[in-house]
Amino acid sequence: MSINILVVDDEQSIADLIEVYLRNEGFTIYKFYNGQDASRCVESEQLELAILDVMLPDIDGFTLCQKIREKHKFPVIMLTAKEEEIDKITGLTLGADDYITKPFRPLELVARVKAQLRRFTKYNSPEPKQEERLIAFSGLVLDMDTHECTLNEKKLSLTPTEFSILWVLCSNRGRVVSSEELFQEVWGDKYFTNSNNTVMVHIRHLREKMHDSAEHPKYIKTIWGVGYKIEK
Amino acid sequence: MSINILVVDDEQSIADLIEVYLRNEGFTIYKFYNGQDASRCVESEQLELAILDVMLPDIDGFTLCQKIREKHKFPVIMLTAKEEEIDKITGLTLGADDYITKPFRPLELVARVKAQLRRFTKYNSPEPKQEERLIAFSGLVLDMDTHECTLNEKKLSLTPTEFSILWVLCSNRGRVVSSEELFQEVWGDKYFTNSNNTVMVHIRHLREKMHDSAEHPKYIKTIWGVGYKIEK
DNA sequence: AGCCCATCTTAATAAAACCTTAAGGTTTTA
DNA sequence: TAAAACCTTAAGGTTTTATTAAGATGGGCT
Repeated sequence: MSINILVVDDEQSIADLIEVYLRNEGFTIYKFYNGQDASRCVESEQLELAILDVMLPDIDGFTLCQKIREKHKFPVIMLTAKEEEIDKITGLTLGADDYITKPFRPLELVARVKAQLRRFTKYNSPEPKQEERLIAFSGLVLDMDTHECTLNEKKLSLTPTEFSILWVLCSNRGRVVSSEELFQEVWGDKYFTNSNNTVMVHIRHLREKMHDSAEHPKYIKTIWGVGYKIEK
Repeated sequence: MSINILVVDDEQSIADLIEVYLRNEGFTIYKFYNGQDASRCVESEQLELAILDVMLPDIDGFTLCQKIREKHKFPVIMLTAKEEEIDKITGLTLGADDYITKPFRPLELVARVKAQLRRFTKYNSPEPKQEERLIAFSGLVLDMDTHECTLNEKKLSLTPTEFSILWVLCSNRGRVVSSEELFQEVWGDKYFTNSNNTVMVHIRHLREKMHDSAEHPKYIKTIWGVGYKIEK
């Protein structure tokens, strides 16, 4: 399924901003302007991460954070205005995993969210690798650990090969990847007999599952004579 | 190999303070009390990071920041007084990487500087500079990675051969390239059969896509008896 | 083991996109 | 004015990619 993130901030503009940016990365957002509603959401939904403002009209962020910690292990990121610096230590020791002061760059927030998700999923898998294990951008989410893929919050069931190909394309998003390169990356084979046809067939299947087409590609584009490409 | 940091603040005491602390960490500091001098420094020196005050007597920090972003990727940290908070978002979206309000604790500044440098070098270290993969000059942009070509912000869709020819012409811009040379570079063939006609046809197509003409060439000029040339 | 199922590969064919050729026209040079 | 160099055009050939379906593989299950 998709990756669910809770966002709580009484400043609507900020909550909305966060929502836009994270949704753009393909995450599913549960957004609330107060602690009560958020608290209810924590119990009803299966969450992967929470972003909490410290200052809330009803319940404050710390309390909410503690409440989450009683039952869940997913990462919590706290938001705070600069002036509240004093409380930093308190917040962190109360179980928050990261801490962002306002104002923040949206992209930095996105980066931190991904970092936490990475860290969290890594926690549950014994693989001690440093490389990226989660790719999320423009509605696409690829999770190396669970081998799951989500497109616009809808799960795609991909075969291993399909997943690998999409992974390679996505981790090189914005640049053309040739069939040869794809073949090497996915099959690890240098001596590929003339049958990069295989790659093509898998691309075809991928496009099908993504409701994409070769003529009017929304995701996987063909660059004639060069290779395939996914836009940033 | 020292790490060069630009510091700009019209309040001399602050600039000096920053200098002391950062120098103490082993950084090399380029310190200025106005935007003009700083601007000049950006062009002449190889910088790793910049700390800019928002309020400067001549050029303001945001403008300077933008100017840096046009040509450089190193991190920029903005300094501002509390009262100027309103502009925060503006400043952040204009490309700054971090934001510190005055008054600040020097050690926090040092920490942030290090954080930015870490982030920056981390992003840049895995990909060491290779050969040119992007050519951009006078309205023309050729990107080898995306295989895209843009002319005056309008995308041209070129075939592989056309792209190659234009690439060769552009990477030799300012100098005449003969058909033979073009043929060798693009086709990699030494024994090119009697007619460079093929090259000519491709040039023709290129000119067409560039809305160029042989009679009044804006881009690809014919140097009679020698070859083709693109102006710098 | 033997069968089923999902997946992968191969192969054959179709459809694009692209490249080359050649023929005739135009401009430049001597 | 003729020869040489260049330009234009379009048809036919080639290469690359897409599609499809059938055969191969291999793991899981009875």
